[in-house]
Amino acid sequence: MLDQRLLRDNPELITEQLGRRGMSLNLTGLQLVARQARDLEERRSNLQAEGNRIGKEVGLQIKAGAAPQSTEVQELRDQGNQIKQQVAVLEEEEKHLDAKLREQLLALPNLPSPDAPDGKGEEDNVEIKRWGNPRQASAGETLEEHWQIADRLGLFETERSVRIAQSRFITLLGQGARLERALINFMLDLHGGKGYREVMPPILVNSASLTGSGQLPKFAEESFRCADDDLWLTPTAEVPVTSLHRDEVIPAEQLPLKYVAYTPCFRREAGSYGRDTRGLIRLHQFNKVELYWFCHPDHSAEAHQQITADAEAVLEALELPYRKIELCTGDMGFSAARTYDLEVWLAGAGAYREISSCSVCGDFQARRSAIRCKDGKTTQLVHTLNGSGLAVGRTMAALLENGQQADGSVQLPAALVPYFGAERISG
RNA sequence: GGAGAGGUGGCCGAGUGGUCGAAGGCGCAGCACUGGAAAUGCUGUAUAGGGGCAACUCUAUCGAGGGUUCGAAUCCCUCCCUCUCCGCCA
Repeated sequence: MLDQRLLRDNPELITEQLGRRGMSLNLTGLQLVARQARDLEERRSNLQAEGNRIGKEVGLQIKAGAAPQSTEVQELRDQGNQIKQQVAVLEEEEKHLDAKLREQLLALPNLPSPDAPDGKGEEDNVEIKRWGNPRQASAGETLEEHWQIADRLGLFETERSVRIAQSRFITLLGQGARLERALINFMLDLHGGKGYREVMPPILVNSASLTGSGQLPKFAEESFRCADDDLWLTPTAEVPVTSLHRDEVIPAEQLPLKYVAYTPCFRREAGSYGRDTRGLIRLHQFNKVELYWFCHPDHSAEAHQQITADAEAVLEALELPYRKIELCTGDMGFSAARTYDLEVWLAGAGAYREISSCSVCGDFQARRSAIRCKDGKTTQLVHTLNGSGLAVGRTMAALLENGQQADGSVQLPAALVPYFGAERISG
């Protein structure tokens, strides 16, 4: 959420910066609402002050010996009642305006960082670097896609998963299930060794949590909801981990707080019909290991470089070629101020696919979630950062495609062997 | 699911209608004392919003929302949450 004061003092900055996201908005209406709300607050609190004064006066007079039923006291009572009525009217108006203001502010995305490159969409993203040697098919060789390999080796079950749930769900089996588990453990250990505290949060989250991290109110149709309760299946660990410290004031010397969370993630993937229908790339339920920082506002820029480097380290440890791109303003997510995406090479598909997204959100989520830090006397909003470290299913897809051998088996990177218990997967 | 207890400041804990944003204690910070420290003493120490250059000041907040009253932490109603016991259960 954006600062209301910014709306009052410098609305041009908001229009200008959200313009970089491709939004054209007219804030004059909202500005008017903000100003009216403030005027109303002033009038109301002045009236209340007067009411408080009268209330005290009644107490004093009675204490001083005035008869409670005397006309003087009764007159004060009448005045008090009058003020009460006026306050009630103003309060109702104010409540209405505040709700309107909040509703509209909650629907506005974060301002992009000055460092984020301008652009309209995916095509304007900026490639920062490439790592590793993408495997290409040599002459006469055909590289399979991961779902073909998995099918051949019996790593997961697609059609029976529809029986259990519906399409876009998958059942991992045998070595496939074991590999998924090995990857989760490997990633958690790797990050845990770098100062991340492991957290296993609830994966049903309430709507306040979704609002706090930015998924609500705008993206309700992207999440699964439990109709009988105020609970949703979390679309990413970012949601529960943000709310881990909701409404808290964190002593500044404890920052940064770095968490690594493994959770299943659930997304409706509305509007992606027909895309990535096979395999592990786009599922309603997938596993993800998420990195999350709460940090001092002065240090979020370095933190962003670090959290991204920590995600890259997983790819490098797994010997998976990738490229790092910076998202342009038109392609960034709702809560992000600046985002790096990591795209892993899929040898069978012959393409880079997103496997991690590392964002700095500034104080956007912290304001929605009321997470502050206290540094001596000053209390201010923290900055939050999140990054996938990594999406587990897509990691498996990359390992299968990049490690496939002529004999049909899959060679695994050395780092994974202690976790998986074998150097290769074969039928 | 059944029965009971309870939600007050960073923490403990008093407060059952009136200058209560809230005693007291702990903790923390500053100062004094000390060669230094401990102990001691004094002072200060919530959050949000509005106004003011500032000192400061106004409003709200004692789980949440509503009600009674000139006035509510205190009385009434509804809801939420926590704890204990019983039942059930991975």
